[in-house]
Amino acid sequence: MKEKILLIDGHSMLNRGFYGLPILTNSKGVHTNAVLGFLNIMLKVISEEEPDYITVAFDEHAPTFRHEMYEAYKGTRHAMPDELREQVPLIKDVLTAMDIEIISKEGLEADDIIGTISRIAMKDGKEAVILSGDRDLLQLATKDTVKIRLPHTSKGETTVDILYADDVEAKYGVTPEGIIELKALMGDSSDNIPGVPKIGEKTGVSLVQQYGSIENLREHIPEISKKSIRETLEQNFDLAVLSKKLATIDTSADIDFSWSRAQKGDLFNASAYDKFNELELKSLFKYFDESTTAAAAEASRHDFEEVTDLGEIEDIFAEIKKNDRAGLAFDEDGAYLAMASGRLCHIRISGFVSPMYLRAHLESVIREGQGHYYTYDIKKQLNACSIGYGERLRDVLLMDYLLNPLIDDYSVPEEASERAYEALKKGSEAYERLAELHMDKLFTEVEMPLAFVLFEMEQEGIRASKEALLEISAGLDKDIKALEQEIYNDAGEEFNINSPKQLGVILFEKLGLPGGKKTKSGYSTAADVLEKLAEEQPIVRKILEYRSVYKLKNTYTDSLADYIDEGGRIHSTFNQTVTATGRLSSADPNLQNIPIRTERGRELRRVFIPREGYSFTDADYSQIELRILAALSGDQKLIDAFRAGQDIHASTAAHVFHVDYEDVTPQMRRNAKAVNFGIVYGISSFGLSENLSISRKEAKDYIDQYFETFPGVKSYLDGLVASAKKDGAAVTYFGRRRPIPELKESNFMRRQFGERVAMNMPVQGTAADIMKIAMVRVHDMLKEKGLGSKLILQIHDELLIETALGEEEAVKQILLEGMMGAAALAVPLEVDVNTGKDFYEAH
DNA sequence: TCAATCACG
DNA sequence: ACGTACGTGATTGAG
Repeated sequence: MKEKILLIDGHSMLNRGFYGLPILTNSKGVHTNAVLGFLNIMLKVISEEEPDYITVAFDEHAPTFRHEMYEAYKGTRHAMPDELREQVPLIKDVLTAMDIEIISKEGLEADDIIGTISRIAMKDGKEAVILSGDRDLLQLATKDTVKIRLPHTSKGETTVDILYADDVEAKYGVTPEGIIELKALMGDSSDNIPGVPKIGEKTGVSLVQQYGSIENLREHIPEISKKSIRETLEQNFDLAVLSKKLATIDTSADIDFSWSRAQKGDLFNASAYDKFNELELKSLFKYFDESTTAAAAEASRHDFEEVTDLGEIEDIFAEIKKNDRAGLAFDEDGAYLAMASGRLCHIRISGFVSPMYLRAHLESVIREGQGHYYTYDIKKQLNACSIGYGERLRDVLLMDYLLNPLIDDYSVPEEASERAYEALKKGSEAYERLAELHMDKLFTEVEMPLAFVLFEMEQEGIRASKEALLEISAGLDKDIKALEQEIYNDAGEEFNINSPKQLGVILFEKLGLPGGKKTKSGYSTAADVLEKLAEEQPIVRKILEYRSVYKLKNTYTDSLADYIDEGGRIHSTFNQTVTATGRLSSADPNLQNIPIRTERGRELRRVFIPREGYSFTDADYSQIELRILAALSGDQKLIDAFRAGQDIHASTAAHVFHVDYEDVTPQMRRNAKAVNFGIVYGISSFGLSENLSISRKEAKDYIDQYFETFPGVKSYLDGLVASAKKDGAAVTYFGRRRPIPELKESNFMRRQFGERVAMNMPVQGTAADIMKIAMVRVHDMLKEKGLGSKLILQIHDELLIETALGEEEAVKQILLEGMMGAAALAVPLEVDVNTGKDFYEAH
């Protein structure tokens, strides 16, 4: 069998990876989507082709001869997005680590390098496989020694087509040589080849089929029957000649190629592993065999000295307090200390070194130590050893989150020893960066103490009645079964109502309802679509009812019952590093989305009850986001409306629709409310029109009216977009940042999204900041006053406290003071407080 | 694992 | 011409 070389068009594949995958950054904020896309396709082709040699060709950054000709002609130059540009050196590093030959040469394009090597391969009796996303390369295909592999995505799946000369002809209607002629005529915008105006693929192919080369075509122009084609060829033939020069790949370029350097080596070696690890390309680890990964893990493990002597332990704690920084970690077995001095110690829990002993010493370190003590995900470690908050403590996970809240997985080391080591290693640099971005205060005064508050809330949990839940569940189950039968009856057959696909077929095909078509994979059966059909069709109303009851049972009653522990309580997790805006999130179970909007759902709140001897006190901010909008924009009319204590939606309606406040109708108020939401979400006339089921024009009129009424809001929002574009990030009043890479993208829709985010994040994020500040204040006040009442839930603008009987008034005052006093803005923060014997009553 | 749906702010 | 409201998490069906 002949030997085989794989030739890869570097920039083309990087480009493909970049636009094929969503923007992806690792925990350091480095973009890696193009690198990952490149590697995925390359590895797929390598496993299919099993080449003996591999070479990747890159264009040089300096303008090449062929492009110069065209750019001189057109006076333009294609800009590469920064997110892609920064990945060019990365992929080169990765390829080098994988021992893959890279060739580039000034004045040459990757095409020319590939073309030349493919011909060297033919001469030396070897096969060549060319991998590129660029159809230009098709001209290099031969009958059986040079084939082109062209990646191709359809229906979300990437396949890599195989094209020999015959396949090119079958697929494109012209031979590989004809591809050059075709490009000369039709051009290629992605490759900056102009072509002849008015000649597209169809005309081009038929001309090439009929006349072969453009030189031959030139002789026969007068024979062409179609007048417009004849004329454009006559007038623009110089373009065809230029285009042909641009499209022709040089197959005898002067390059430095050697078979021995191109030889494929061990792609998945230790240095490749290190490189993947550095870039956090974890999905590629599967290619490495265990010995490589084990060796890498071993190399990064550090020797922590086991300390057992009590006197020595005391010395170590004295020493760490004098260190200017150290990493701390602890688990059920004990504590790991990584000191800046280089000393690594493990103190195991045993005998006199009890959990209590350890806790006291660790607390003393983070409160009285002279340095700064870095941890990695402190909240999780508190489960093993519940130390209290200390001011000298800095958590690296929380810092990483503030530095880039968009990351999905912050790759916290698994092992405690590694956590201590990594925390020390990364901690001070992360803090410096935080200070540069003016988030040190937000971090130290809000996020750090909040982690301890959240831990306590999680520990505390909320009491729920299993009996009540099961009783509700049984009732719901009865309804589900009944609705199910009625629906089958109406439909004339049994089907899975929960399958949008099957439901779509029943409603829009079998019953022939007017289907608004939506979604990628067929009809939309979303509630807003069905709602419009429900008037006429009883089955639709029943389906909506079925869905809501089904959801209530499966998502709420049944699953919540499973979360109740032996103590009768549910312990949710409050995530502090998940949202892009700075909000918390709640999971396992999510207690931030317990039903309230429908009465039947709301009833479910009765199962959440305080423990014996306690009641619930609930407090929520009134219109906090709109107040923030008023305060930050400085719009006088909006500020005045709040200061006057008016119903803000009604007041907005009065201004926008030019009626007296007293004359605002419910319909007007509803519309104004939707406009207010729209403003906070980053207004678009389309979004508003969808929401209100009105025309785009009407929606636009509302928005125009709004901005005319509140010009301060308009200029504030414009300013937010402008500054986000300048800084690449949106920022809250308290300095929290959200990078918005979408603002720099070329895709219009994504950029538009970026602008909406730029308008929304500072408002939603400032509200989140204020609530976090309030939580720390409320928590501390409860503690200071020595009360037995405990904060147990946060639902974005709402706090729930389990209040000891007799402490109701004190708790109410603490909530009011803690929440209203969390920030002093140009608009007062208003808080509503309620008490009740269950969650339903309290809110 | 992803898309669709729907619960909340 | 593009094809949209901001932020979450859980469940389900289907590949």
